[in-house]
Amino acid sequence: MKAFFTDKLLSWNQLHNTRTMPWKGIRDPYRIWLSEIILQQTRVEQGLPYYERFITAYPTVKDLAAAPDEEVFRHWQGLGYYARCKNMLAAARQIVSEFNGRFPDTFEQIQSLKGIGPYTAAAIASFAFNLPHAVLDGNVFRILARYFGITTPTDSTAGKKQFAALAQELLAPGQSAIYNQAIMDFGAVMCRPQQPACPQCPLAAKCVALQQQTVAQLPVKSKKLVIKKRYFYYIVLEYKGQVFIRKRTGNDIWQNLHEFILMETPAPLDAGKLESEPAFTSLLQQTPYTLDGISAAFKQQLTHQTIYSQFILLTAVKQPAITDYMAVPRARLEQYAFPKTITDFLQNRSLGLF
DNA sequence: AACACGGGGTC
DNA sequence: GACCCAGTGTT
Repeated sequence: MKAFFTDKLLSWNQLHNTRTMPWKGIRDPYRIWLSEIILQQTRVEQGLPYYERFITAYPTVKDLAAAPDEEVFRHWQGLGYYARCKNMLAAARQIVSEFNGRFPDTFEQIQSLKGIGPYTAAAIASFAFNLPHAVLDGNVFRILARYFGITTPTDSTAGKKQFAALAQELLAPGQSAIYNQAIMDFGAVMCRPQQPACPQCPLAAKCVALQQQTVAQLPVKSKKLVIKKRYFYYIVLEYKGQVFIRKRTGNDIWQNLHEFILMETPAPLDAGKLESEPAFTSLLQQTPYTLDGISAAFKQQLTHQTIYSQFILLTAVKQPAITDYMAVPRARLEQYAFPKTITDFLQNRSLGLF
């Protein structure tokens, strides 16, 4: 599984990666360092002009170390996270004073510089010196969380440790620079936060999240209340004046309340295409029906979840073979408890809205 | 372990 | 409006 991952990633990089950036492939630790500081929590497109400006103004680390603070901050203006600028300047002067103007070439020494943490140290160590340190940035967290189906929060201590160890295991021996560059490019181009290119992904065959349909839910971050979105499609199936419902049980919301035939999907569905969904057809197998209508979308906000519901009105042509649900006369529905979403729906329907 | 730190792009 | 971006330093 791990060899597959690394092999596919490297071959994708070789065959399909067309991403170019001024600092890519170079060995000059000063330029690599500068690019990495600028790119912390910053998009490449946003940082690019700043990188060009800094390289032009300060071609070497000695130039930067000798520059007046105000001038350097002026160059940084508009980029944000200004502590980066302050630390960068301090590091430049550290390099001059402690390392005689020569960029340090061990991981520990690199990380001892101000503004350089584990990520930036690994990036410089690998790109400039091909040292075997795997980078762990937002891209790597996302790719590994999805590919291995890891739900450990990436912003927890345990998560950082777990992902760091895994990233290190996956690092291609002797190819640290190329591998680290490849995995970050892959995250930016293929395994994007939104709308990842799963159909074209060379890792798709073994991607746990893709198989489990949890790609959009990964990676998990613990900070802030994560409000999960869920998409319910309720099939209001009627036959001879009776409606199929069941009582909700189990470890989930709305325990002991009733509901119609539920089809939950991991993502919103085009209700018009519902009849071609495998889950829908398998649910209604051998139940001839007529489609009477589809309701508008209902939204309900719970503490930790947002529930989006839509109701599909069907009339069975013959006795349906639906298990786990009971047939209740429409007039008796008022004897059962339903979640607000469903009572809203029933209210609307009684008003003739559907 | 939790929080502050910026501006911009995307959906 | 929420999320995220080639994270790090401070409390």
